Amino acid sequence: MEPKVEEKSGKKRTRAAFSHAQVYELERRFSLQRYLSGPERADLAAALKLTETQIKIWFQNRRYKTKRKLMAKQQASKAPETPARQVAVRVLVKDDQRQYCPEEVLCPSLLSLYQAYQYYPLLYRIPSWAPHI
Amino acid sequence: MEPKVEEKSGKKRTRAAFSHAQVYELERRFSLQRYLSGPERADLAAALKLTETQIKIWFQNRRYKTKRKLMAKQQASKAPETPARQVAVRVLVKDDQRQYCPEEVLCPSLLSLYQAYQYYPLLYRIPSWAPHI
DNA sequence: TGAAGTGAACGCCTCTTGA
DNA sequence: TCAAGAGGCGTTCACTTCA
Repeated sequence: MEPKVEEKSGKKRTRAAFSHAQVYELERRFSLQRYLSGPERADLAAALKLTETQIKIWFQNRRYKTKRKLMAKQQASKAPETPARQVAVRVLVKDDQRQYCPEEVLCPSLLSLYQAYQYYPLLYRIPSWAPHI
Repeated sequence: MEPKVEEKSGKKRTRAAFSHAQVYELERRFSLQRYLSGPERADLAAALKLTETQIKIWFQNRRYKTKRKLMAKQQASKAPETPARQVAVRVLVKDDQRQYCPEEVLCPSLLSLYQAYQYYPLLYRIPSWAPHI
């Protein structure tokens, strides 16, 4: 990506529907990897005649979509015995605070941790870890 | 804000130091209000000859800086009983494929994830973790 | 001169919107 | 419907300081 210094005055909002072929390729890539590195993104952008930003946003939206779907599913299956997760998170918070997450001192909730680390997909996996607190 | 559709080829990241006057005004405004509305931001941008994005980012960074300072202070006054440790990425990775991230099955190795994405500092901590597996 | 500090830029996540 | 807007969070890296 580049430094975006210029902002145009055109307050237009254009929704550029992607072509079938573009979406197909995007989906194919997404099925292989949920995240793209810079170079990968650049290549894909060139190949699909889209901007890197568009690629980035597409993957971002795609991840979010997947996640929401997943959450909805969980919600539906409603296992009411889910307490383990908070526990696991606590550990992360505790161990971590002096390094990366002192913020948690202020808001030691699962939600806040999730938000603070939202962009570490690895954390999504915490839930099934718990026993070792 | 505007759609940033154009991406140039210049892969440089430029840091545009703001002038004293600009920073002074930014700080003055910040002391009055930590957040700017859209119109306020637009006005300020025009007045300071900066882009709205620059204003937005400046305020964002300024808020975060304040917050970090606060957290550091809190941290300092805290009993240093917790030897911050690199957290259980291994376990996290290993366990959860079934609950939240079924698609992770397709994205198997830790290494590939690391290579694909250098933005997850948590991965750096893997080595020093070990105790509870 | 190189380690520490600074801060704009960047990417990610979340939620929302409008063509 | 879904790409894009917008704001928050945390990290990166170009650049400056200073011992």
